[in-house]
Amino acid sequence: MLEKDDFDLQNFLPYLLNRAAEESSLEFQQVYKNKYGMLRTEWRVLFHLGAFGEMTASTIVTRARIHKTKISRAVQKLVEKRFVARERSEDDRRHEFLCLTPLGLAAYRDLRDVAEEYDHTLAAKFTTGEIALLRGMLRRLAERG
Amino acid sequence: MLEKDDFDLQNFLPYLLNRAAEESSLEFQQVYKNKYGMLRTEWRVLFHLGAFGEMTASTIVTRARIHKTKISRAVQKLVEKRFVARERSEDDRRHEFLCLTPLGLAAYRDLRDVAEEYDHTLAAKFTTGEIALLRGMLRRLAERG
DNA sequence: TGGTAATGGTTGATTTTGTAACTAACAAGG
DNA sequence: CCTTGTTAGTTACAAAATCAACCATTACCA
Repeated sequence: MLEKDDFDLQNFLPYLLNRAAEESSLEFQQVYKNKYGMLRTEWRVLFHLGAFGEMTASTIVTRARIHKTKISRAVQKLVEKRFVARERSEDDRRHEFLCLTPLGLAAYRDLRDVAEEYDHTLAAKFTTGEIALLRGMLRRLAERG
Repeated sequence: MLEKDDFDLQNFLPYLLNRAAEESSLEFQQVYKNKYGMLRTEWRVLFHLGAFGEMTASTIVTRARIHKTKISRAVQKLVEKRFVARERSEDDRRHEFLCLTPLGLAAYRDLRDVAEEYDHTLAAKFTTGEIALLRGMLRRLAERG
C-alpha cells in the first residue's frame, strides 16, 4: 500500500525541465510583474514585438506557441497599458499589425536589460561550453514535434 | 516606433527553459489527463507518493515546490478518485500522512512505465553524455535560490 | 498556567486560463 | 454572384490557479 519504488522522478526530463523553468523564471517574473504589472504572456508579446519588430497576433501565436485566446487577451492588456498599438491592414482587413508605442519600447528596453543581466547570472553557474550545449539542447527540445 | 533590435529572445534561458518544458510535457500530459482525468499537480503528488512512499502534504510542498493550496486541492481530488488515502498522525494531530491505495499504486505504476518510455524517447535525441550533462544542469537550475 | 507565535492544512474570493462557439473578412469553385 | 471553406481575431462560460484569510493543533516562554 505505502510501497516505495526506484523510479527516478528527480531525473524525469519533463519534470526536471518544468522545475528548472519555474525556478529560473521566478525572479525575472517578479520584475515585470511588480514594475509593469505584466503577466507572462504579456511579457512574451512585448518581447516578441521588441526583438523582432512589428507583426500580427497570429504570427506571435505561431512563433511563441501560445494559444490565440491568450495572445488576444494579452494584446488587449498591453493596448490598455499603452504599450502596444494596433493597426488594421488595408490589404487584408483581417490582419492587424501590432507594434510597440514609445512607452512600450521604453518598457521593453528596460526589461531587456534586466533579462540580459539575469541570463548572465544563470549562465555564470556553468562553463561557456556547457551553457552553449544547454541552449542548443533546449532549442531542440522546444521544437514542435 | 516599430523598431527591431538584437536581443536574442530565443536564447534567453528562462524563455528557452519554459518552451522546452511546455513542449516536452505535452504528450505525457495527454496520457494522465485522458487516461486518469488527472491534472499536473495531481500527477506530481501521485508520483511523489509512488516514488518516495508515504509522506505528509507539507513534505510534498517542500520537495516539489508547489503551493500548499494546490497540493491541498490535488490531494482532495486524488482521495475522491480513491487513489490516495489519508491518515492523521497520533503524535501530532496536525500531520496527515498520505499514501497510495492499491488503485492509486496501479495508476502510478502504469504512468511510471509510460514516463520511463517517454523519457527514453526524449533522451534518444542526444548522446548519453549530453543527456547526463543536461540532467545535471537542470537539477542545478531547479535548486531554490 | 496563559498568552503569543508557529505549523499543517483548508476555504473563499478574485484572477487567469482553457475550450468552444462565434463574428468578420477573404478565397475559390461553380 | 452565391455557396462553401479558411483565416484572423474575439467572446462567453467553465475550469483552474492565486492570494489572503481562516481553523485547529502544537511549541515557546514569561
